[in-house]
Amino acid sequence: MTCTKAVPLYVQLKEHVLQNIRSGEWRSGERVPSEHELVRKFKVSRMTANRALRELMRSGVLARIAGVGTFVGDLKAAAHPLQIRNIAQEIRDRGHRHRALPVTLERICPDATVRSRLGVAAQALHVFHSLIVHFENDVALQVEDRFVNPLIAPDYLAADFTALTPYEYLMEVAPLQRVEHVVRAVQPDARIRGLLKLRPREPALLIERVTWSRAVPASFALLYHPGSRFELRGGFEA
Amino acid sequence: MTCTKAVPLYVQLKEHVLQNIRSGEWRSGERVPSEHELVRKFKVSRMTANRALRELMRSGVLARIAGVGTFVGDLKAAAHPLQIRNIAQEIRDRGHRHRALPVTLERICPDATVRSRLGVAAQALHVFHSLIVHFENDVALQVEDRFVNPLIAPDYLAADFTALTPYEYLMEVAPLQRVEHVVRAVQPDARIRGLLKLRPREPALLIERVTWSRAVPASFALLYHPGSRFELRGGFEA
DNA sequence: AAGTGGTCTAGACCACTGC
DNA sequence: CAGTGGTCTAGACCACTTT
Repeated sequence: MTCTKAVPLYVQLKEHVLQNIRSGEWRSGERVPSEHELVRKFKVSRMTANRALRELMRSGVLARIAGVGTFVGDLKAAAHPLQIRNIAQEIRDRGHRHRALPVTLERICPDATVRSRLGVAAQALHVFHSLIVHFENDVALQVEDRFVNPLIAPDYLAADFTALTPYEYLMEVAPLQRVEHVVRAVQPDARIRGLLKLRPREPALLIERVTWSRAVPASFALLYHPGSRFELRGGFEA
Repeated sequence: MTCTKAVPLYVQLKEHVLQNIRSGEWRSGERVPSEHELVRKFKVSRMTANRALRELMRSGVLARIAGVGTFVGDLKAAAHPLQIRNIAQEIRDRGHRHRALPVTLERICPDATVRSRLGVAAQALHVFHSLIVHFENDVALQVEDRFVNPLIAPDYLAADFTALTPYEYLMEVAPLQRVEHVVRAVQPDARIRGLLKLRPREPALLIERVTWSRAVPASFALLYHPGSRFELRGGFEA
């Protein structure tokens, strides 16, 4: 029994295939059920089965050959190349000291950009806004400019962000269901440059991240990192 | 022979939309015809129109809002780090023209950095080196500075990289088994800046990528992208 | 001949937005 | 309310590969 989700059938089919691949049941190069087999087994129309397999092919999970069949692709979809990280945990994992400096914690009227990212309608009067600098051994490593949907975290302004990162706080009050991020190289404005103590021409790595909870955007964050002291790592195994 | 392939209807619809965007007829943010309008105009079924618009949305060309309409998206170049797709395919999926300009193709003695990334011992006398500029509609989008293990691709220097990207070439000669990448924001040197036509203070997004084949590092690539025209997108669902 | 994927149709119901 | 996109069905024809 699912909680009033109404998950589309083709998504359920994709999940079924992914589960069998993740569990190791279907290995790389092996054949997966044909469209007709999925139709019989799950009582769906062929168009629905076709869409599920076609989208998994476009994602690189499956390979299809007309007249032959559908096969598990070379790269197992196990790893996320850009992982969701908690900056504080990241720093502590390196054996270093993390410190958070809250600069701003307020309720604001969102501009058009924030509204569109959070998917809040124009009648939404306010969202929460926090700006926090994260230090690794007293060297600034991240400026976290975050906007939070008050429907998801109504008590956000009362939290103590010297003890808990916004990420940790949000993970407690709302289950994380979906993440989208965009990574760019930018020259930030003077304020961010000052907080990060950037050298004159030093660029910043900007991660824009939207997290979703219960099918609703919960938070929109702009994460600025000094180009000379920060990198994102990722990888895949076949 | 010029393949007299029957172009699928949904591909024709995608081309029609892309043509109108390319020509400037439909600008960023403007509304495009609804599915029903396409059905009437082109005498196709709604599923066919739906597929065309849906795939263009997945490529980032269009943005759709249920109950409102379909709109031309931001034309910023985006890559999906989840799939290791090559730059040429990314560009073609956006309906744009890809062109590769090989600048350098040579055999070199690797320096310490390249040796360590490729895991070749000091006695390795040489590796292959290529430097290629990739253009999207004649605008430079990537400088690909690549070092290749000659044990994996002994005929690398003989390939025609105006017709095939190094990625595509390597995928043919060696099965991809593992990928590692590091993403950074940098101020590249004058040579790279010139090739990418970067503005004075514009930073670059650098992806360092090592690919492995048969438990051996096959290739080490430095991929430079203009900060103002390129972004990495990613995400996952729980 | 049987099975596969690639494409396409002509309907349908739903939730949502704007008027 | 009419319009939009999101999903789904139960058929269909085709080109192709394998047996």
